[in-house]
Amino acid sequence: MGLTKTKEFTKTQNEIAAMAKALAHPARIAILQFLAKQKSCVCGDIVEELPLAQSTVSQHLKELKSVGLIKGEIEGPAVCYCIDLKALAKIKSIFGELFSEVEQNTCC
Amino acid sequence: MGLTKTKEFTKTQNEIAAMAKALAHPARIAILQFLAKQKSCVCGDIVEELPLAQSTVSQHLKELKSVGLIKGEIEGPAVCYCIDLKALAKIKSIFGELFSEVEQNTCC
DNA sequence: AACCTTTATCGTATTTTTACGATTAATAGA
DNA sequence: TCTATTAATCGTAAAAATACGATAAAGGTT
Repeated sequence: MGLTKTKEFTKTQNEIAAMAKALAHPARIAILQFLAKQKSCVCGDIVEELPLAQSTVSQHLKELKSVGLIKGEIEGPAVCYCIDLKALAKIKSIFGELFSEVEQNTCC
Repeated sequence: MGLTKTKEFTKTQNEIAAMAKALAHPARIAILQFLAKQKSCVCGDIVEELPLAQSTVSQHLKELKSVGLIKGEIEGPAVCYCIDLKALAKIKSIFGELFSEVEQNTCC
């Protein structure tokens, strides 16, 4: 993101931005959509689905995990990634709040 | 964003990611919130409100404009920036669709 | 134990983002 | 016209994001 003056903004503003950042790459959108529609959620299957190297997919998974959107469970040698529905609900409400706030547009 | 393999993903995935990227900085969230609650929407007032240099704010405004979230109208020597409610509605529906899609989580 | 499979991490190159000061452009007013 | 105000753009430095190959780690299997 380059240098960002995080401390100069409110907690909420930073939180919304962090959530948005997690969604700010097509590969991560693709991962979420794949996890939603697929019964399998093994990391290897995600790697096969995406046009990216294994290490790159792993990085994207890490970012989604960092905001809590997905969680990984170790299953033998593999890892099963799942969407965290609680985190999803939180994101939904955070964005919903922002959108309805912005909708009360009084200027112009 | 670094190098991104845009062409390898669907149009929708890229579109969602682009919208999210526009929201992926606290300064841009602050701008939207300011425009929502303030009667004034003159660029200079936004610059005063934010802890950033004028040129930096101008860059953030440009990014918000690039996804259509705001539009600028020249008023004499100043520019009045306003939220585009139509674009906002589109973003709302795009994110809403994604969230409800992801909510149908079948795995795990 | 030796080996294979699977995933995370490391190192690194490239590109993009963020930020600022300086300059330019455009409009209003004296 | 000259000047002041306002905002966009340019140039640039620093930091973060993206991507990949190589390596490490962790768990099964033979």
